[in-house]
Amino acid sequence: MDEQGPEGRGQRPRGRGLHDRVLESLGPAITAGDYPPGTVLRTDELERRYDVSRTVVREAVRVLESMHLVESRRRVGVTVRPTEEWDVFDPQVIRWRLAGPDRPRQLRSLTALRSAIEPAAAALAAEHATPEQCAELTEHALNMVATSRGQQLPAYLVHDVAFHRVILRASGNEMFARLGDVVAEVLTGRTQHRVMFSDPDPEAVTLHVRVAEAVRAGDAEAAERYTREITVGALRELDILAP
Amino acid sequence: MDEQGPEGRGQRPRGRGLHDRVLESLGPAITAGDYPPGTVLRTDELERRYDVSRTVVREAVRVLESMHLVESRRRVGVTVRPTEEWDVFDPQVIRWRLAGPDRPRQLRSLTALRSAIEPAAAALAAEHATPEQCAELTEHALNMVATSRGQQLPAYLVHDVAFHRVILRASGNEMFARLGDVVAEVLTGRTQHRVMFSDPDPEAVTLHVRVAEAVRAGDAEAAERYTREITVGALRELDILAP
DNA sequence: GTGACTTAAAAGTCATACTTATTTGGGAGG
DNA sequence: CCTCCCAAATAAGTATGACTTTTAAGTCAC
Repeated sequence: MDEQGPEGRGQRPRGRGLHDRVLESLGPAITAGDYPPGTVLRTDELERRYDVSRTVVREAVRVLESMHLVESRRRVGVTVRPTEEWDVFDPQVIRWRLAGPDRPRQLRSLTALRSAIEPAAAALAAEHATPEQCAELTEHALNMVATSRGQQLPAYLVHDVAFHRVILRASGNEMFARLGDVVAEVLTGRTQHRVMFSDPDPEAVTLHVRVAEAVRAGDAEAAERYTREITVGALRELDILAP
Repeated sequence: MDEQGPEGRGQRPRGRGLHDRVLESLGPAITAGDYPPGTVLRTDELERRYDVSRTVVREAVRVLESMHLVESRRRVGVTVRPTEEWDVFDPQVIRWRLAGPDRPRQLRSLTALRSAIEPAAAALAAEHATPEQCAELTEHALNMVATSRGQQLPAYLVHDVAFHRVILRASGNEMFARLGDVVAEVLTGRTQHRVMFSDPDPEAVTLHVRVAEAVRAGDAEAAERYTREITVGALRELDILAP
């Protein structure tokens, strides 16, 4: 096919590294189900397929193995593991699955997770938030109000995401804080399914203001309750909850 | 012994692989804070330190990088990343941190997480649990009752862990299900701090039975409420909640 | 001081040779 | 015919040296 001298590989599109290229191709393929659990991949086959050296393939496989997506055994090959064993909390796995055919299912799981976490995070935030965080919170809430009418969904979304990030961070729990990216993904993913010119639910907007107030007042119970109302709304949208 | 030809490395203790050995040494060291964020490690130094080849070091580093524990940059080296960027949901990272000096803090984070998740999981379980899962649940609950008195804490713990695993699995949410290991770790970790001959709180035992009943009856609201009472107790033990 | 050029350090990649574990199949013995 | 053990084949694991690429940092002219 492509000539380019007696030695050397095909031209490299150089991303951050060849192993990343392989990973960003294999990972999505596996999580998408292109290679069903039980499928065995041989490293030399992968070498040829991606036109890279042993080193590169091995490093990519090693990472996939650390995510429990595959298992590498001697004399057997690299086997795709059953879905239940995957590290579904790994941000990269989440990204891959959200980009694949599993997206709807994944969004449901994440929304359920979010609904469980955020009220608790809000309660903790009411007790631990710094004055700066309280200020950020009210600012984002007000901006949400301001952008909630008149086809300003993109701007609204920015503040919505920022609001929830602050709540999670202000909880003081490192694990809650790390879910900021997940929540952001869920929130943006939600708008992509709706029509862009439908303004957000006014009640939800009000609830955000209430949460900001409760956190500033140090009222954990109220912060938790209002946040729960927000997330219950999110669950309803996906029909996880009965209407 | 080192007779084995003029070349070759020192004797290998052969675990599942050299890269694993390196990983299981570097990972805990980093998460324990032996190499504070900003520290740079050079691969050739690591080669010498562990007496392994570049291949092996590179694979280990690649995995650490996928956990966001380190960042590898050309002309710089392998830099330890700030704590906030670590993948704190990675089971391996959790394991390492639980084994290190951070253990108490980690147990608090995990208990808070658990308290947020389990009530929601129980509510979902009440709606989705299969008859078999309901049976398992009541069986474990009854066994907990049976072993709750007379220094049978190890046996009690087995059923306690199993009970919570079933709840999480029965929720039908894959992400909740994956937290089974974490909950198991928290539960066992808790008993290691107590005296072994103190029997578990009778009220907690009763609550488990109630949860099992509620799930079988399909009463999501009750399952959630009783589970919350259990986890609130766990939070209190760690003084996360005011008494 | 500023900007362009050079240098060197360290990770990244490749090819190859070699080692080790493990499956599989076949043959000896029951 | 079945079992057990051994040998061969196979694919991953490891080591090593040569080379490439990126980039921080130093240097020199302006």
